[in-house]
Amino acid sequence: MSATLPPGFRSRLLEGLTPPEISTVLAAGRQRGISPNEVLVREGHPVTHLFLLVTGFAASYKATLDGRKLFLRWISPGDAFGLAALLQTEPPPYFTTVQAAVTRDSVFVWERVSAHALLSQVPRLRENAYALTSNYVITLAGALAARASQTAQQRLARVIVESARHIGREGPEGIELGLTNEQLAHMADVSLFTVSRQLSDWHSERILAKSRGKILLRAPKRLGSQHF
Amino acid sequence: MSATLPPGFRSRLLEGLTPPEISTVLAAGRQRGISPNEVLVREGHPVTHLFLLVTGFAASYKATLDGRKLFLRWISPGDAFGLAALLQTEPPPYFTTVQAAVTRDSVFVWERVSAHALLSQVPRLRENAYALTSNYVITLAGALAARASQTAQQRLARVIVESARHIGREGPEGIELGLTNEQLAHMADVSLFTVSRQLSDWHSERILAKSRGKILLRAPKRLGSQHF
DNA sequence: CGACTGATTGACTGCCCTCAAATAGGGTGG
DNA sequence: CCACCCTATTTGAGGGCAGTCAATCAGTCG
Repeated sequence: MSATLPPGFRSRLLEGLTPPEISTVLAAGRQRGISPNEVLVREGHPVTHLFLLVTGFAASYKATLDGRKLFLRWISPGDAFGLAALLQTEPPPYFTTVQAAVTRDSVFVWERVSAHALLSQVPRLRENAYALTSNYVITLAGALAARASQTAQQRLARVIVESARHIGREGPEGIELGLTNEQLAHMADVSLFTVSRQLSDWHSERILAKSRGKILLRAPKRLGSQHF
Repeated sequence: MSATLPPGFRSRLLEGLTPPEISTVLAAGRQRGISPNEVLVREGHPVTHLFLLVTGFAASYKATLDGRKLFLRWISPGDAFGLAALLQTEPPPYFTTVQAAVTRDSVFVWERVSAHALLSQVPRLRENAYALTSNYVITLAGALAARASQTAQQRLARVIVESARHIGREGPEGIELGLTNEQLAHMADVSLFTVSRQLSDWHSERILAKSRGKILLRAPKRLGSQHF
């Protein structure tokens, strides 16, 4: 009765592993559900687990010096986090907080020691983790550059497009997003009022429609062209 | 006639390696000088080499969407860059540009294949590279958070303090920094005029003294307390 | 039909950028 | 030693983006 993953499940962490290797990896961890809004890892706490999101969505945040929370990225099924658990020596603490979205998610979890023990049995795992981390560096550097040159409006556009990719549901009229203005404000690091005003503008340009806590993206293309 | 490193040389990339291991690693690469202002790696170009700065200083930049260059970090002796060369699969291109400072520097260089071949002979190297990359992620995330909450003044203060740590020379009156306003402006991502005005303020508060292309940091402590 | 939370709108403010113009070092050649 | 030039720096005026504050409106749920 080994743990299994959903059919069609793809993860860059497990990429290139043979079926027996995957079994070994899965056997070393356990799968568990997540309650809505559960905080999976908390910034500053010691790294105790490696996670792999199986279903649902989660968001990664970091606290700013002045106490706000800064959205870093969406975590989708197949994404791993807490990769520092794979480090040999005592790793630095988690540097972000990861919180599940409202949906009912599930994750695969490994204890730090178990995870680390896997590396010698499944060498490819280390390679994948390294590649993922490298990629993350690139993403963050890009975000930094973007932030340095983008206006509030452009950041907001980017956040909406990104979110559509990750948590959007295809609908008859366009892509539906279940996000409040406040959430968007946090994600784009923009004030609540700027979000409202900007969405109004886009609304009147027929790029999107909005209702309480929901956004219907009609013309993602036209939004995408805004962040340059 | 094996290559050697300066006495007292410390590098987080080579940390924990036995002397024979270090010899192996050094034998696989070669040391070379750098002409002032030489560009060592260029953003967007394919990753062909792994570098380890031996002496001197270099700076890492990234291009922003609107064509400016965004300072990311100082590279000091012992720091490695181009770590993506250690990845097994075809790595993504360099994501920053690294340019030497005006001083006459030297670096150790490994071809990508040679570097990668070292990993199986010296396993600790992979661990170190992973740790360094993880650390870089943390630094970048911190920079992102800092950027989201800091004023131009605070960013400038931070840049000066950081630079003092890396490229400052101890003098009788304080720490000397060979940086022009323009360089500071780039590094803090602030306008030239803001730099000038802010430095004037700090000058009159006796925190620092400035002359053409040079800054004398009298009270680093008081500057450091600015970035909160 | 309240009550509460989310969204809107307008007025005002402030940080920091842009632009223009003046000033000051510091080196060079005569 | 001095005149000159080139570059670094300074200073002021003006403006714009986006944030804060206050008050109102709208949607949903009990």
